[in-house]
Amino acid sequence: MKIRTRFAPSPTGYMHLGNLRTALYTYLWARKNGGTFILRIEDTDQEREVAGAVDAIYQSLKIAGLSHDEGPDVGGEYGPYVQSERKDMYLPYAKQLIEKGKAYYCFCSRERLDRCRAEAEAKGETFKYDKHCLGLSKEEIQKKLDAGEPYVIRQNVPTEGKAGFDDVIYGHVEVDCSTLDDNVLIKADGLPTYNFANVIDDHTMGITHVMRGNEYLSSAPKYNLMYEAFGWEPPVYIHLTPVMTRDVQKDENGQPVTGEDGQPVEIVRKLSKRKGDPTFEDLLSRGYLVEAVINYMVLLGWSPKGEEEFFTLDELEKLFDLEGLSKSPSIFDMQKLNWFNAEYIRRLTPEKYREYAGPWLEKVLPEGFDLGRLCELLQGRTEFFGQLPEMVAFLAKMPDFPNDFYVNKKQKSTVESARDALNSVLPVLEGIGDWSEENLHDTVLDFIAGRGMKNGQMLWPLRIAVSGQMNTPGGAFEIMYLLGKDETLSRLKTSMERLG
RNA sequence: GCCUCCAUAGUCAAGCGGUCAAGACGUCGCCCUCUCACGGCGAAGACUAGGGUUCGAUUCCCUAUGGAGGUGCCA
Repeated sequence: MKIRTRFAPSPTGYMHLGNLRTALYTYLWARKNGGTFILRIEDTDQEREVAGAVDAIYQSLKIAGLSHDEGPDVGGEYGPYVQSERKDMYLPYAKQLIEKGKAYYCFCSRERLDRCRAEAEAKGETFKYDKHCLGLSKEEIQKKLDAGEPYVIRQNVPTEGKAGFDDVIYGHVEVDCSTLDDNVLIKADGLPTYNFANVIDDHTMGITHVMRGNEYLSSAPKYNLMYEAFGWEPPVYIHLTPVMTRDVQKDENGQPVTGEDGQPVEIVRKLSKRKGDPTFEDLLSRGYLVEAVINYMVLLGWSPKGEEEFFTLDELEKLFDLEGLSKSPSIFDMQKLNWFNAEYIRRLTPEKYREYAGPWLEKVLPEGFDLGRLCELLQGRTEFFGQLPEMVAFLAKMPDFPNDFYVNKKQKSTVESARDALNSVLPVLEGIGDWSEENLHDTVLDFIAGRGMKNGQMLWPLRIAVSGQMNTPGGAFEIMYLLGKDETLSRLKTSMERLG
């Protein structure tokens, strides 16, 4: 049997990382088996429509390299692939269910439902629809229908017995039907709910493996009841854990909640754009590499067989398996992503690095810098490109700095020794004609050797004096070279004046 | 509250009845070094608790605890 998987996001306008990971796993499983990867847009909630959101999904999938074989934009034999365009397909199926006694019309008003919900809550019970409309006679129903009364169609879940399903990761999951509510299948606006649409669409699109977030774990038994009612074979279910983050708990006003000990209450919650967590797009715009993000995300919730942890998409398409999928939620770790990204950046060719870094550097540096050399210095120190402007800001403008920067015990540098060192080296630098890095290096080292100094005693203060920073991407020679002779000497003199 | 699922270091995780309980990120120390970073070497750090089952439990079962998800005419 040919495997068909689907990624079915609702169009929110961005791709959050949990979704990206779901898409990735779904894609990989299809590719691994030579199957078909389908994109379906779940847009049945008209109140939540976001303009341009569907295009954003195409974009993100494309950038991520997860190409779909069927979908709204590429077509396919099982279309349409947008749920709102399949609007008319659902009602007939719902009517089939009604004929089988597995669903029924419901004319209850929202007010009545709200009231029931409130009552249940007051009694500390879980709200369940009371099947009020199940008792309506055929004639009553027809009368209301003819009169144009608004209605929904509800699933008729048995009041006793068990319902369950099998999941590749979780095994057999079973619940008492008595705990299940009669969900709405068709809404008053005629559109299906997710609860119904996923069943109809997955079946009619021939989906063999359903991979989705595990927020559906508790409703899956109800879906299986429908598959049974239709006499359809349910798909293989693979419920994926959510991607979490650690945060402090906030109240309605966004203020941190403190516990009895006065400390902020730590919670683990799902990654959420609204709460400030990065989306896939955010990461890219901060200068993360697609490959690195993919590599990190695939390992968050899945582990390969061997020890290797660097993978290209191509490799993953062969390697990915279901056994490695994890059962418990995993926390998104920015530090490890940073490490992956830095690692991928280091492996870039110098040309590629320059291509990525260029725009970030040009934003803050005036013309005339040797960007090629600068990039060489930066490549091994870049975690993500967005940090570059800050890293090189000192090259564009000399920062203010306190004189105690000169003090370094290990280099045997003090304010006094720094003053001496700088005074002595200034004429040497002034006399240099060939301001190349190599010549700077040789000349100054010769001079240091001649004076019998320790390298650090000269080089430490020199680097501070021209950079104004304790830490710099590169040493004194590299920085002086990059700044050029005029700027170096001018910075040096200013720093010396401040040293007195 | 009720229902479902989950539980190995700060994080990702291997393990699937007998292991000195992998590996990676992070942390710390040392080396390299004019700083940072890279690189090299090394260290600390975990089976939530209590009961069973078993010759033997991290591994199987139960209970508790903790966490997550569900409890929408959202998906």
